Amino acid sequence: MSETATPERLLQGITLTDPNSAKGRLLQQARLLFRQKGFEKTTVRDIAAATGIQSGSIFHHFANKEEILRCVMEETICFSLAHLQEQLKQANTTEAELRTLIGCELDAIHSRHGHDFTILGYEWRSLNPGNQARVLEYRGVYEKLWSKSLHDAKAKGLCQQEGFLLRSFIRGALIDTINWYKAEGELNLEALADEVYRAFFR
Amino acid sequence: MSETATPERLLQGITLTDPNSAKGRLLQQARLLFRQKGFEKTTVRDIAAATGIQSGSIFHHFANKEEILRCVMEETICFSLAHLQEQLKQANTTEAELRTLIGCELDAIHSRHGHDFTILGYEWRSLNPGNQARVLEYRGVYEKLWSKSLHDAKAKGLCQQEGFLLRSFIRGALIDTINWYKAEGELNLEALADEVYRAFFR
DNA sequence: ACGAACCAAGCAAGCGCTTGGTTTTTAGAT
DNA sequence: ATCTAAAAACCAAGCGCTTGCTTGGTTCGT
Repeated sequence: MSETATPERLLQGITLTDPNSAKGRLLQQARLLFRQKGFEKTTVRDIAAATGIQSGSIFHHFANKEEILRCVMEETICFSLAHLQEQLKQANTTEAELRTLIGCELDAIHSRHGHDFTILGYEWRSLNPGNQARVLEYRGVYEKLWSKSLHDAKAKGLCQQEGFLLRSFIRGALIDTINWYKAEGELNLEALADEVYRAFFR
Repeated sequence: MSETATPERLLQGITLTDPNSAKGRLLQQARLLFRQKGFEKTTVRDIAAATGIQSGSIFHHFANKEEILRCVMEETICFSLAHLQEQLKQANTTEAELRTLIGCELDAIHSRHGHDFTILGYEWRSLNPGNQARVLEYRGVYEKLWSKSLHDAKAKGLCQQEGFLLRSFIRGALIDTINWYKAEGELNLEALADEVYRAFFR
């Protein structure tokens, strides 16, 4: 992961860490634990036990605990970005693009495809500045897709505000759904995406 | 605090822990540290050093570290709630009420009056269920003020969605400002509140 | 046979919290 | 006002435990 996935390469469709490899399994378990308990409260012993190896063996694959978090974050963005780009191909109006952007972000936040955007927000503080910068690189590519569509939306009169501000509001509204939205209720994720669209556009 | 501030008493104007007392100073320093580094990464030794006492002496005032967090959270809600109720007295239209709700919440999030709403979101996981329930009681009073105004707003046609959903979106948009809004920029907090209002109403 | 993957054991540091004793503050009786 | 004794506040030291991570040696795949 750390060596293979740059923003540029990602755009060419390079895949993530093999989930059958030891490293891939570690990352998967780490991701689940980070979401459940948070990075700080998850110990390397927790991750090792969930994967079925000794805690010390982790450091054959990762230099330190923080690197695990960074890899989880990078995989999360890369996966979500690739998925979003795929979905956007089928959207041929600005309205459809916006709806796709919202829907995909909700999918990512609620880990519909395994990965979980929430970690990106919650555990940011646990990354040192160098690692923050690395992850930000990936986020930049992702955010460009939003700003393009939001620019079009304003030109079309679908919203009043400029892109950055509106994007910030929408991101907050979406991320925070993790704190209240329950999949068991009458509102499914698609309907929620519709409601978000309705709150911010037209 | 733990004994004196119930939601009911709060509504009668009971004040917070004396900031000149040892307990009050501890809570103040704890609050600052929790915001800077997060609850998990803040040690009781950090709090003690910032207050100017020995780490062991903390436990004369609090049963354990988690109780410090609970008190900080309760004080934050109580203070913000009292301030909001004060400001709402001067709002005599639904529009003004909404603008006041938004403005006060932004003040709370960006700790304009010392307290900091963000802790309530970020550190929720560090509270055991019992303490979560206690803090939720306070939050319930606060949220009622929102739901009343949002109900009126829908009746007036200022928004399309029902209260709970819209409140959730707005809360997310507001909370997330902590991750991008910088006071040094050209946009001050009042202007930001105006923009939030514009994004969600009319 | 050679490197990658892993184990068993444990180290050094830091953690929340306890303990036994000392100082400071408070309050009632004179 | 002054004395006195209880209560509150605090300190110095450190216990027991967990943490991230290291080390030296073993197993496994090719």
